[in-house]
Amino acid sequence: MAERDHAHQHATDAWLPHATLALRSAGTRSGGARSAILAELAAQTCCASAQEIHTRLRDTGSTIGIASVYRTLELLHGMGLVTRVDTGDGVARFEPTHPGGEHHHHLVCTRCGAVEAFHDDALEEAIHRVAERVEFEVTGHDIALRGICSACR
Amino acid sequence: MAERDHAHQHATDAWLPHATLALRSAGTRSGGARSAILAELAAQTCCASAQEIHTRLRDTGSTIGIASVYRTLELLHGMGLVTRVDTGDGVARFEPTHPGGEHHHHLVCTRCGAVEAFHDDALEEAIHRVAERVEFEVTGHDIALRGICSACR
DNA sequence: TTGTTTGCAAACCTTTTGCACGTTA
DNA sequence: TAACGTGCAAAAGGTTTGCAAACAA
Repeated sequence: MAERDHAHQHATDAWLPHATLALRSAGTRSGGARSAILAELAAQTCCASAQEIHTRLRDTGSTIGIASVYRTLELLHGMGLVTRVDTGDGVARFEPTHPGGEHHHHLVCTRCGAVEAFHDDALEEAIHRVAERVEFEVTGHDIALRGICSACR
Repeated sequence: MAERDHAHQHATDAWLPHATLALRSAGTRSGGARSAILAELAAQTCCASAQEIHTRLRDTGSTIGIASVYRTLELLHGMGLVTRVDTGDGVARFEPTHPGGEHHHHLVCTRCGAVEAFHDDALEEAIHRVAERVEFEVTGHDIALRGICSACR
């Protein structure tokens, strides 16, 4: 599911400038830590935890603090620029929210914790119908399928 | 009482004896704390956190420890007797897994944190189709719709 | 009796916050 | 220069674990 259609690839590439512009419009300043975190997020294919992002940045020689990672993720989440994903292990993971509205959901391996992405139009349609009939004003949704990944079987 | 309501009520009522039997079959012993937690879970209409269950039990005069709540939930979760629900606030919530396979999903208010349940057959069908086409051996799924509840609007 | 369960307290881990310093516009 | 951003360290939750006493079978 890594290589999808061209449109998806394009949207992936578009996230970094999109997020950068949104932050600038919101009147925030661009420091070194935040830029590095944004770049790291843009490079992800799926979700990552704050600790994972921090470790990856440290491994490349950065002296970035973990607090900056959390603060940046909180800022981005508040602006809807990243999506929070709960895989059931008590750790929050985040991934870029693509501007076109296209998104994916997750397959979580209950044995090894691996996370894989999938997309399904029929599922989105079903969700859309539910959203229309409930009392809530629905703004988003999260779906996780749990099971055993092919490597663990 | 309508037939449909009766059937649903029956499944709800069936959880406590079902879980009790499953635990006995697994060779566990039944202490006072665990029984109380089971009863509390059986009485829930939707999901509750360990802390909420603990507080409720303490409020009725019990001297139960929070560790027993966590240990019981872990045990039940490992046996598939409770389902873990992540509402996005970093707190794990649990609810009884009904033996018949019937289950619901959640509407989470992003403003006040309220959680409401819903069920949708078309959605289940869409999930089922996805489960058949992916590489994972899917054993379960979680769906959360986020939005603003009627009280917050 | 014998191994399980329990309550307490301490430990753990993720996440948040206070603060002084550095940096951006 | 005036805010804002950042790193560090401490604090704040939620959750897990060590342990000795209580308990079920």
